[in-house]
Amino acid sequence: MTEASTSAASGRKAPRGRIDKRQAILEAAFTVFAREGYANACVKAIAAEAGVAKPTVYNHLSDKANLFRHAIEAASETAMAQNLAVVGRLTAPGDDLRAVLEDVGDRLLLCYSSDESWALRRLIYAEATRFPDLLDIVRGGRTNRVTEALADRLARLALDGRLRLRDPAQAAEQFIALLTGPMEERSRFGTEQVPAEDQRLLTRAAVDTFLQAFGTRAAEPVDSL
Amino acid sequence: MTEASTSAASGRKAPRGRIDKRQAILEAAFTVFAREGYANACVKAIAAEAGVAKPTVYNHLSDKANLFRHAIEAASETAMAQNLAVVGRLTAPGDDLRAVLEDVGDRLLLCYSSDESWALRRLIYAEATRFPDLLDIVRGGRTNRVTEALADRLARLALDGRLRLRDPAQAAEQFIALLTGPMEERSRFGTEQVPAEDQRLLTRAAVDTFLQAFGTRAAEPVDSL
Amino acid sequence: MTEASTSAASGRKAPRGRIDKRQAILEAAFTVFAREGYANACVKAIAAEAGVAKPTVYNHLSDKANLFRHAIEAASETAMAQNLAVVGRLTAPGDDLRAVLEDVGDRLLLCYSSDESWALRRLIYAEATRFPDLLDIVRGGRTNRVTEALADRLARLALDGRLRLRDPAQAAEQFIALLTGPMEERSRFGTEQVPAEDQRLLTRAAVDTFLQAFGTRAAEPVDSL
Amino acid sequence: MTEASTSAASGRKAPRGRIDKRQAILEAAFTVFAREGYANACVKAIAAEAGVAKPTVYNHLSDKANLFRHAIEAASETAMAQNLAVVGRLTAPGDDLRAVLEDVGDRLLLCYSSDESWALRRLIYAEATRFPDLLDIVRGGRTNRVTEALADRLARLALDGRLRLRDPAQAAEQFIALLTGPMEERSRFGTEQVPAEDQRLLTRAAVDTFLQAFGTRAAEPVDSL
DNA sequence: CATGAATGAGGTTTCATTCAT
DNA sequence: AATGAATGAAACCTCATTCAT
Repeated sequence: MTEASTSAASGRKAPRGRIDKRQAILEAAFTVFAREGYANACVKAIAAEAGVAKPTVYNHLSDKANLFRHAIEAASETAMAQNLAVVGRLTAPGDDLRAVLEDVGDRLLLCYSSDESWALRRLIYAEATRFPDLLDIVRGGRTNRVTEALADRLARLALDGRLRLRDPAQAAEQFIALLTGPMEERSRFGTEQVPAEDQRLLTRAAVDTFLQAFGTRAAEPVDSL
Repeated sequence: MTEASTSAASGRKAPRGRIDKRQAILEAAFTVFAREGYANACVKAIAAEAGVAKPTVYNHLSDKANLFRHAIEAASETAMAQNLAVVGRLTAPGDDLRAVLEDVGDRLLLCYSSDESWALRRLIYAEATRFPDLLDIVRGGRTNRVTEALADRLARLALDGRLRLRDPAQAAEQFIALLTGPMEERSRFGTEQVPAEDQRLLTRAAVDTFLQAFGTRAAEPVDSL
Repeated sequence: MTEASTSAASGRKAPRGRIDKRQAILEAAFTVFAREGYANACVKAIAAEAGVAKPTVYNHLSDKANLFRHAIEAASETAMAQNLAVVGRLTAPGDDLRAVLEDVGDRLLLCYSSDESWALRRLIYAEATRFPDLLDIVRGGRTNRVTEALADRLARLALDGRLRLRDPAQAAEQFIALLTGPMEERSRFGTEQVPAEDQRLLTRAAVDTFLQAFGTRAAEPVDSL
Repeated sequence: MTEASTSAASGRKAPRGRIDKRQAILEAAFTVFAREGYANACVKAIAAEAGVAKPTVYNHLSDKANLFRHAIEAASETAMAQNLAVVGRLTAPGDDLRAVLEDVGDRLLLCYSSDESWALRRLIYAEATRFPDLLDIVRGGRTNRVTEALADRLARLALDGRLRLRDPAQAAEQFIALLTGPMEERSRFGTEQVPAEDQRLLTRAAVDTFLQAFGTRAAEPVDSL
């Protein structure tokens, strides 16, 4: 709605201030919502965190609900971009499919277990019934964009004969489930840090299982049992 | 854990009513917390739902926080019992391991996707940072009792040569992850009902993958690829 | 609507407190609304005036709007009762109709120009568009009860041959108009006190005109012209 | 509604635009104040209605209070001019005094019951205590200019022997009271429209009574009683 | 023990008003 | 002269919690 061009072309800085302030408010909002939860967070605290007066918050984002929505949206976009970038790495594996999967798995898990990511999950879970539209925003559409992207890559690997699977979407879902499911318990819902070493092991286990289910050659876990 | 003894000693009428009332309050509390979230729920609404006066709630459970804790605890116990009962069915598979796994999977998924179960998950997620002790209560200890029980069963199956796995706990984690992970998206965080048919398919897919990874004979998916 | 009997019969004073508090709140509300106007008045001030805490006001009368309505209603009832009592005096005039009319006129004007009455008028006027139902409450129904009562009395006087009029309702309206109309200017909308002497003169003038229009014998203004 | 004329008519830019803008603001202010009441009206809405920015309003009229005063003043002048014009018609009645009085009465009632006039009355009533000086502004001085003008005309009619009255000011007051008093109830304080036919009847009744009280010949209501 | 009534604290939101441009 | 943006103050209302009954 605003004009990024104005400030880009001319050197004027008026709109910059506007944009910066809105950005600051959204970031502050996410911080506070993440810390306190939606209902507990108070706009006053958000304003303070953003370094502006309360009415300024209401000027930029009409409602507490709206503020929440936009803060979630902004945070989601960042997270989504990171996830998609990671999935983008799953490509043309020279030779070592397992290594590539582990690389991608590790990085996905890293994204997944960042504080922001957990905060996002907690907020979405908490407010799923009161903000049902947020689900689509966070997932990037009616279907999870990350899963979709992953499914695309898996499909190509299947075409190349590197994987053996009928339903790439399902395989993608399962890969992510194997990867992230166990983290929920380990991190106590993101409440405690999981040592990097443990995360690595979880990834390896997930990739093991995934490859045993969908891999074409049993080149892997040499030492399995 | 509660004072069953009190009523046992004295014979008259009172304590039954006491216990019933406490029970009613806890159930009402869970209902309201599930509907509104912790911060949004107000004690007045809980008292109304339970059909008692507000101070009565405070008489039985000192705090809003305490009320929450106990309501969650009660709901957890019910859910836990159901889950454990289901896992208990995974035993001495006459011959068809796949069938038994699917049966258990279907039932677990059914528990998992009940309204109460989702409400519980949402509340736990939402308040994980503010009520960290609830995690242990819900999980039944520092380690998830359901996963543990499942691991026990898987271990015995491995001993019987029906499964090929090194780490039963990990396999149990992964089985549950394969089963429940995809449900999160499908049900939109428990917000929408997933058709029974789809749930069946998810179970089948999970069991497929699980057996391909950990099964000993390829008795299954005849039509796979 | 409330139980006056409870407190009357038994000596218990519980309900008394309730009633007294509600009454106190309504009176305080009228005082503050009269002083500040509806929009300007703040519930905090009303609570302070009533000597209770703010939530107590909300406990007894749910809304600011509701509070307003009931405060106006209570004040109206008082005023209405006084007016009707005055009109009730206009009866069976032994011989001096003029004297009786002047007596009634003086007393009506006295009611009309009390502080409460003016406050009521100002509030009704001010909020007529936002609280259209208040008009009926204040007037005592779709038609003004005071005018009606007056019309009844005038009709009987007409039947007795003491007045000559076709439409008693119209005559009543006009009597009141002649009486109160000029007061609006004189008192500057109730803002300033009109000397009792002047009020007397206004009444006399109104009765003069009324009797010249509707009187049967010209017993009156001997010195007219 | 906006100022197409500004730049078109006058050649350069300055004074025309200023005046027009001020005028637009005052009109917008009256519109909004009339709709919302003084305390409820917000300057933002007025600015929007006038099509200018909020600070512009403050540039032209320093305060909300000042804005109110000037808006009321402007509206009053219009209304006053209309009223005076109507009273001006009450002159040198060729022969039919009743017809002239009815004509004037009808027209006065028409002015009196216009939306603007009622809005003005409501605002004056509502804010009489907080803006006592407005009373003089609206009335056109310490004494009501319309009543005065009417009194002048009545005095001349009395001199001409067409009316029989001692105190023209009082007669004027009473004429207006008879005319407008009943309208208050009928229109529910200007809240509902009174049919033109009914207004006509009210005028006739007022003139009847007035002439019976102050007329010299009983030429009128042939059918009276 | 259960309850009606009361309250202190705090939350969201709006508004009149002022800078800096 | 006109405006977009910002703010201090304050209003309505709700809630968790406690007395007296």
